[in-house]
Amino acid sequence: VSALLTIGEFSRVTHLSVKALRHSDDVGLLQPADVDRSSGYRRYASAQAPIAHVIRRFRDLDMPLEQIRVVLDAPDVEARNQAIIAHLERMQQSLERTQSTVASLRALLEGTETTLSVEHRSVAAMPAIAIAEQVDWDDTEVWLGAALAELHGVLASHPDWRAAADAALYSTEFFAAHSGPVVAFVPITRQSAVAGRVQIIEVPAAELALTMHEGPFEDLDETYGALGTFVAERVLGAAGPIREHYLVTEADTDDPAQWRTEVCWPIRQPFIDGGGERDP
Amino acid sequence: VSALLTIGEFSRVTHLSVKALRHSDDVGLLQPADVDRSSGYRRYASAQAPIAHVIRRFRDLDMPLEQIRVVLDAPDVEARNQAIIAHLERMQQSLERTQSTVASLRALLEGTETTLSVEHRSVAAMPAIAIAEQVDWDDTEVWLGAALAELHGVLASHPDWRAAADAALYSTEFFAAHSGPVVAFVPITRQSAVAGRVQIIEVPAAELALTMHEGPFEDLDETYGALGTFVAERVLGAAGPIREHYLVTEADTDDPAQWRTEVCWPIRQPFIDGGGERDP
DNA sequence: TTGCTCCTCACGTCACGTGAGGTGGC
DNA sequence: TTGCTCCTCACGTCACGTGAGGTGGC
Repeated sequence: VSALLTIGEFSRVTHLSVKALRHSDDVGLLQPADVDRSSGYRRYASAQAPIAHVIRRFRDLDMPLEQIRVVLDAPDVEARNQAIIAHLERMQQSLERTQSTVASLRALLEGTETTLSVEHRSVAAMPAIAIAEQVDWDDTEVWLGAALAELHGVLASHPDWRAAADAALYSTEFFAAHSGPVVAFVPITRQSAVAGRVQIIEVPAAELALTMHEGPFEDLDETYGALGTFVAERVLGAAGPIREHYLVTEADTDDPAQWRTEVCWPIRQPFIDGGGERDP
Repeated sequence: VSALLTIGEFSRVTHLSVKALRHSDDVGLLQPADVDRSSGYRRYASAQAPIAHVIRRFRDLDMPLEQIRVVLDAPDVEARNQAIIAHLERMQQSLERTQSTVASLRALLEGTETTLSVEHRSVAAMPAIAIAEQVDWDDTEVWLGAALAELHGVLASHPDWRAAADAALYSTEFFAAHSGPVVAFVPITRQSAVAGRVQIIEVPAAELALTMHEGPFEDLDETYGALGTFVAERVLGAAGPIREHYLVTEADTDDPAQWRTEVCWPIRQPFIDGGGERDP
């Protein structure tokens, strides 16, 4: 015999606020067992309390209501557990990011001064196999990993067709709007059969100011800051995408401190190679 | 020689989006070195990049812009480090809550059936020293700890004046709106001198349905669910605040599984003591 | 019968994202 | 000169919280 409770009683039984309960009703996540036709009064069955307790815990974990609905509507225990595990994994990743951000922040505030060495490089146009897409900022690392893996698949049977390291072009729009065109590419020595997302492009010639980034991608902003400042102070800036060359990556070592990425800024004209001071 | 950059260039140098930079300008967190009178064009100094990098890391840690401003405006390194450490501690606590929420969620989904044993208790009015205030839901644990500590201070020199365990009254409004009157109190055997927030009250008489909650406060909703359902199914509900008696607390043991809290639901009339089935 | 509970709008929060519509600079 | 960049509104997002103004139930 499941009793009917007013919204106020149900809030005491579930520890959800009346406003939160009404909102869950509005979006269809947790609807009262009965609603009075004339007064609009909501009546909850006491048997609904366990569902509300589960909702409360997921909300404490910042799971969006929409996704809680997916979990609760899961057709079987397997699907439900899948959805829960997926959320817990995302939380775990966000936790790891948090920890490395804290480390990165500490380093930044301690302010070790580093010498920046910038090289000029004049690159000719080159053929490449490539995947070009609109990419959102927060998806970039995952997208790039998948795109490069797909390109590696094309070269799997002809490793000698590779002409240079993995690389990518990032449009100015991508930085300005945190969403925009990105091109992942691998330079090649000869034509190869391609299909699906993969296409053959010619990466345009460019004059580039280039420096080496040492460490995780998360800290790339500091290298961009140093290189961009170097270019701006010499009034060398030119239009065009920024290039990154992935020389040492996760595929080579698990220690992000060992990773090496060349960052290439488009410039108008050559300059005498040299060093500058990096800001603290 | 600090160069001036357009907002687009500055977004590449800082890895902050143009929209985010304009927002930081609007709220006064990071204002461009110069703004063109006629066109409104923002110009950032390259020397502002390191500040933007710090802002980006704090935002990655979900620090509110207002608090980032406090950190950046800190008059000295001491004050700045204080603010940073305070934020990291809050993050640490939120992390611990997350982990216990995950454990609690697992237990809930595994659904161990428990027998609920409910006792009837008729309590007479009793004098108590008390602190009564409007309390927000998320502040409750901290507020209660501080309030009870203050009450303990009053009894410090006369421990024999205590008549029963620490307790609190929670108004229905507190549950409905997640903010409302809460009374922390300690029953006493004789009058004592009080000052400040502490007052002497008479806790009213009541008929109560009572059960023991075993474990951390976070899981109180399940005990509330079982007890509230028990009361509702027997149509015993009465108006009035809910009482909690803190029998075994953090002061006694560090293991939250050992904590014991009596939860007391106001009812209209006595009933025969007995047990009910707790929902899975 | 009184006052407490419940109802539905309408608007605010926070840190931006998403257009619309228009101008400026190389 | 063209098109890319920049500008300012105005509105949307998400999960509610905060009133306002009014009705229902014990």
